Amino acid sequence: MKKLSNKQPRYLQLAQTLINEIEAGTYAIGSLMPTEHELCEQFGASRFTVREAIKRLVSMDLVDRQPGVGTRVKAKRIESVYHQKMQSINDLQQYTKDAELEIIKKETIIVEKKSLLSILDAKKGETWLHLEALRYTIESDKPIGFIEIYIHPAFRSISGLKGRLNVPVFSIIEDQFGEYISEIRQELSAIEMSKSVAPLVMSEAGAPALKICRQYIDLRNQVIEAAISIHPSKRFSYIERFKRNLIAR
Amino acid sequence: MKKLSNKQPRYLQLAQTLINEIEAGTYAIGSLMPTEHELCEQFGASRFTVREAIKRLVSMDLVDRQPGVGTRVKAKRIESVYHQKMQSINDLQQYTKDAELEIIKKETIIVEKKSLLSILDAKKGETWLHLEALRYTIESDKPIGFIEIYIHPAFRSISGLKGRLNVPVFSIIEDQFGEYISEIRQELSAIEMSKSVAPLVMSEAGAPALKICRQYIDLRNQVIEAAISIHPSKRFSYIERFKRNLIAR
DNA sequence: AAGTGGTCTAGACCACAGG
DNA sequence: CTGTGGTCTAGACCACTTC
Repeated sequence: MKKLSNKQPRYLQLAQTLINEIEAGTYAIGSLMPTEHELCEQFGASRFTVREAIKRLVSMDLVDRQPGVGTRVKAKRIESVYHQKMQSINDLQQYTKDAELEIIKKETIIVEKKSLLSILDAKKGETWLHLEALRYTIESDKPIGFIEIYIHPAFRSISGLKGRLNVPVFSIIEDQFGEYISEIRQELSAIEMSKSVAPLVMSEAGAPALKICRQYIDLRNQVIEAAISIHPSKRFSYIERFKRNLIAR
Repeated sequence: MKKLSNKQPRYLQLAQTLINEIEAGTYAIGSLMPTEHELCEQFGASRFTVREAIKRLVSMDLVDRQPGVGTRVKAKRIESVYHQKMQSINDLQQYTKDAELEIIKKETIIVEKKSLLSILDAKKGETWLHLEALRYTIESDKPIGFIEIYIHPAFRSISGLKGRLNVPVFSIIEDQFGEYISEIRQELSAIEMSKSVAPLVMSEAGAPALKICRQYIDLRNQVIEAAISIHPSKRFSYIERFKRNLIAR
């Protein structure tokens, strides 16, 4: 019973069989697959083997499982799942180890502007902490970016935000308040350097710049920090890698 | 023996214990952790439970496992692992379903320019297929981007690249040649719209634009396709979400 | 009450790394 | 050769959903 086939473990063969069946439409989308017990019987395998196989389907987003209910087919085809992994949070702000954030302004503001309200997911009149900062690296004398940071009212008493920092602001929030960031959203776009920002980063108004707008979101799905950074075109680029999720392992 | 604590399953408690110990330096980086058998004894748990716990450490990149050797500590602190998942490949080129690629030029070229050689990871003199295309969406009458695509000599006989496409070029390569993309690298930066590209996308030279340079890499680590796209500033932005890898489940 | 998936036990055999 | 992690079995109890 062990070596029906070459080298692949039993649960991978079984996973592939189930994938094929789902693709072939044996189990309709939205319907329940056979239960673990049934699969054990059908394939003459133990529950361990069957569960290892189904785990693969789950990680490929082909099925959903629910205790007391069963295994429901979500999708028919294997959607290619690439993923990007960051070795550390600093990868996000790629100017890594040798980069520093210099705070140049710190104040509380009452948010009113519509565009800001939507970024912060806030209601008119909330009082957020607002920082302005410049990002420096060791190599370059000019700053590589100008950054505006907004911090949720609940954390506006945060301390330690002054002078030069070499840790991300949101990790300071995590440390001081025991908050936990569960998600980051970001949007990258090209803009013209504005008149007000240009002199701060020693660039010229109208020159192209990369704008990155980030939202830091906690477990309760609240924006607890947002950052808008503006990078002169030749001083900064954003690099990332995606690896495809292979079925084996 | 079952309910020593509240609700968390035993393997998660055990995982947390091991994480704490690694952080505290109980097991030095590079050294071997106790074997599964030892951990079973230490914690009075079965191998299943111990293995489930260690799986968590592996997925957090804290340890490496090697059959016949053991479990080796890789890192001391929990490097925050965020990851971005794409439901489909089309997420990468976010102009999803309703976007089309119009091929406007197709030719073979001999690569010579240094900048191109490094993007393609090619040697001087190789003959690649070169495409020029425009990206359209339904909503906008103007194109949202101009794209140059380079395809590795091995696949330059590819067919079907003409007119308007609504599938990514690299998936056509995968289909026709049985190749498999395992990794995608991309770099985003802001540039000035050049004189040659501006009229193609109905924009103006000197205006800010988002440049995305992508490399599609196969299992043997070869670049099999590269694409450079240029998007006028207000017509396109690049959005992504990262979720933190939580320990529980 | 019956059945589901989630957790857990106590065994087993295997391929492989190391002395 | 011994010991490791990888795979696999045949059981078990639980919380939960569904009827």
